[in-house]
Formats: sequence, structure tokens, C-alpha cells
Amino acid sequence: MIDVQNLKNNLSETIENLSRRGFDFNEDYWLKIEEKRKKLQIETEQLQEIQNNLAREIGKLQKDKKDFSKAKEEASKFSDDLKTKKNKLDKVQAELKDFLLSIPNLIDAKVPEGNSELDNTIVEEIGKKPEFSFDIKDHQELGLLGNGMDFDGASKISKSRFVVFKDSLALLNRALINFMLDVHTKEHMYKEIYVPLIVNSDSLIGTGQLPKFKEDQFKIDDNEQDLYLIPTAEVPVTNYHRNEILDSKELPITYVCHTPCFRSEAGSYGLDTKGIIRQHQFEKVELVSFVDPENSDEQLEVLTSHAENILKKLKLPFRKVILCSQDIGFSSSLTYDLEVWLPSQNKYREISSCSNFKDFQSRRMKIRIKKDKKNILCHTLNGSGLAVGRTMAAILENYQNEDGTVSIPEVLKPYMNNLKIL
RNA sequence: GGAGAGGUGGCUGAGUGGUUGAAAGCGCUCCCCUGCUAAGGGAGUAUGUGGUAAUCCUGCAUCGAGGGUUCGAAUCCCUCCCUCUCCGCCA
Repeated sequence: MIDVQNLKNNLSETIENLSRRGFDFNEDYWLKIEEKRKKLQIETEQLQEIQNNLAREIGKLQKDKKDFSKAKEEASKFSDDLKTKKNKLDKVQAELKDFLLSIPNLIDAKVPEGNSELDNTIVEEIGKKPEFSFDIKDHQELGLLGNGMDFDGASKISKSRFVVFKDSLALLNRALINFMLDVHTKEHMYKEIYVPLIVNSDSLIGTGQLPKFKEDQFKIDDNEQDLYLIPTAEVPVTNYHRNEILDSKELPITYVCHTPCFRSEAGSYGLDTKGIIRQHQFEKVELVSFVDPENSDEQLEVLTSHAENILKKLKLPFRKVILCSQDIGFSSSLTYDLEVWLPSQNKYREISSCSNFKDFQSRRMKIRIKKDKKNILCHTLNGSGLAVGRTMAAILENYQNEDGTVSIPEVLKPYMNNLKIL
């Protein structure tokens, strides 16, 4: 949620900033409802004060065994009035909250102007793209060839956009997860954490998936339970500290968490229908940090470098981009995407998204820091380190051999029973 | 899933309708005293939000969550959530 105080004080700047990401801030509505809220709130609280005073008076009179019927009569008069006012206020406040919750984060000054991924700023390209002297295959062909991927089997037991991994690909999946967790815990000193994969709506509101992106979530359809499958570990891990006041001495808090992620991918049925690039379920290793607001800019660089490090160790060619104003996510203020080279597509494809949310999420979640005896909102960040399915696809394609086999990246061999080839 | 007990401030823990936002203790902060790794004395110490530019002042809200009764609810009633104990089931 954006800072309401700031919204009031710097209305035109805020509107301008939001318009850069294509968000049309309804100024008339805002001014009207805010004025309404203010008026109602003042009136309601004044009535409440009168009533509280009367109630206190009655208490005293009764204690002194004096007649309090007159005060009681007066208080009764207020009671109804107060109730209707309060109801009105509740409604307006709920409406206002809805409005505020659907406003995206303000974007950082570094975010480039643009309306699609074509306008993202390319920061750097790292690693050498492989050159092939033969006709290359895409990762799906390679997976099917080795009999390690089964899409038909997956759709039989579930539905489309799921996959079954077998043998060496099942092993590769597990190897990648362990490799990534090891690097982040041992070299980057993240605390490993394991969390529920089913979360309540408060958690999804906290990180920004709700109320606006309900159709992207898998909801548990069981006795109208208020539960959803997680779209990313970001949700449970960030919400782990919801409603808490963190000790500034503990910061930065950095977690690494492996989970499956579930996305309904509503409205993307034409996209990436081949292979494992876009599935309803995929594995991801996620990095999440909680930092002092002063350090979040720096922390984004650090966190992104940790994700990059995995790609470097795997010797996968990639590039780093800054998402432009209309490609950046709802809750983020600044996002670096890491895009891995996919030879079959002759394109770089997103494999990690590292974002600084500043105080947008922590305001929703009330995550604060005790600093100089005051409570301030902390800053939250996260990034994939990395998306495992896409990493697997990238390895298959970049490490493929002419005979359809796939070499195994050096760093993974210890995790692959020292196999050299898939 | 069934039966019972319970959810109060950073922690422990009082409080069953009326100045209780909440005793007391611990912890923490500041000050005083004390020539020493101790003890004592004093003061302060929840969060959110409104009026405000405001850390001053002041209003309102918050005792698991949401409703209800009442002039008035931490206290009474209803629903839900969570924790603990026992039983059932189970990886």
C-alpha cells in the first residue's frame, strides 16, 4: 500500500508516478471519498466521546447511589445516532481501503519509461552463448527423447500445463534445488526456512497478490475455506513476520526457501504452450530479505548478485535487465530480471525476478523496525534464486550434444551421482 | 472428528458489567546515590488512527477475530480461528 500521508501531501507527483506505469488514479473519487471519510470520522468520534463521557457519568452516579435515569435517557438518544454513523463510517472506510489496496507501488527513479518488455533497460550480458555445429533441439524434444519428461502422463493425472519428470530429469530437478540451497546458505549466508504451501487471504493481501489478482491464484475449494496454494514462497516467507516489530540489531534478515509454486496462468493460454517454461506447478528457490529502509537500494544489488551467482556457477549465459514502467510488477518499486539464454528460442527468457518493494508490502503487513525508540516500516525484497524448471530447460538446451544427450554442468556433478551426461 | 481447558501489554500474570489501556512482577530506558563487575532510590516504558506541519497537546480504537446485548464489555451471548490435555484417525 502506498503512503496515504504522502498521497495527500504530494498528490500530483503521486498521480504522475502512477501514470508512468499505466495506472489511472481516480483523483475525483479519491478526493470525494477522503473528504467523506474525514467528515464521518470526526463526527463519529465526537459522538463516541460524548457517549463515553455519559457512560462514565452513569457509572459514577450509580456508585454514589444517586439517580442516573436522566443521564441514561440522554445516552440512549445518542446510541442510535452513533450506531448509524458508525455503520456509515465502516462502509466508507472499507471502500477506501479497497481503493488503496488496489493502487500499485510507486516506481523508483531508475525505472525506465516503456510499455512492454521491449523497453526494458539491458544492464549487461554475461556469459558466452553456446555455438552449435548441428541442428539443435528445444528442451521439450530433449526431455522426450531421453524419456525423462512426460506431458501426457501429467495431463492424465491432473490437467494440461503439468509435467512428470523421470529418472535423470527427476534427479536433475532435485540436484538443482539442493545446489541452489547450498550456495545460498553456505556462501551467501541465508537462513533456510520451510513453510506452508497453503496460505490464507491475509497473507496474499500482505504481499499484494490480493485483492487485485485473484484469478491468478489457485483457491482451495473446500467448505469455503479462505485458503490458497502459494504462487511463490514470497507469500509465506514475507508474511512470516507480519504484524511484528523487528529488532534493528537483527537486520538484515535473509531467508532462502524452496517451494513448489502454483499459478493458474489465467489468460495466458496461448503462451509458451510447449515445454516447461510456463506450468501450473513449478519449483523455485526464493530469496527474501527484510532490511532497514536506508539499506534497501544496496540490498537489491546484493540479492540480485546472489541470483546471478547461481547462473554464473552453472555457466549459463544470461542478461540482466531493469523492468520498464509498464512491465514492472504491482508491488515492486524497482525490479531486475535475470534472463537466461534459450538457444531454441534464440531469446533470453526470465529466470529470476529481483525486486525492491520498499515499504509497500510492510505497510500492508505492518512489519516494523524499532529504531531510535521509534517504529518505522521496514523494507522488503525478494528474488528468485532461481526458478528451477526454467533452469532445467536452460541446461538442457545450452548443454545439449549432437546425439541428443546433455552434458552436466561441472558444479552439479556432485549432486548428480557424478554422472557426466544425461 | 469427539470431550475438556484456555487465548490479556516485550515476557510472567491479576482482573467476571462502570474513570481498567488495563494491578503486580520481570525485562528495558533515563536520572540519583554508591569508588567498582553488587545493592538501593526515583521517573518512564503498547500499537494503530483522527484533529494537526508537529516527536508537544488532545480525541477515538485495540485484552485471539468478527458479530450481538447494554447508557457502558477484557468481563455476558453467538460464530469462527488458534493453543494445550485426553480419545479417535493417521504420514
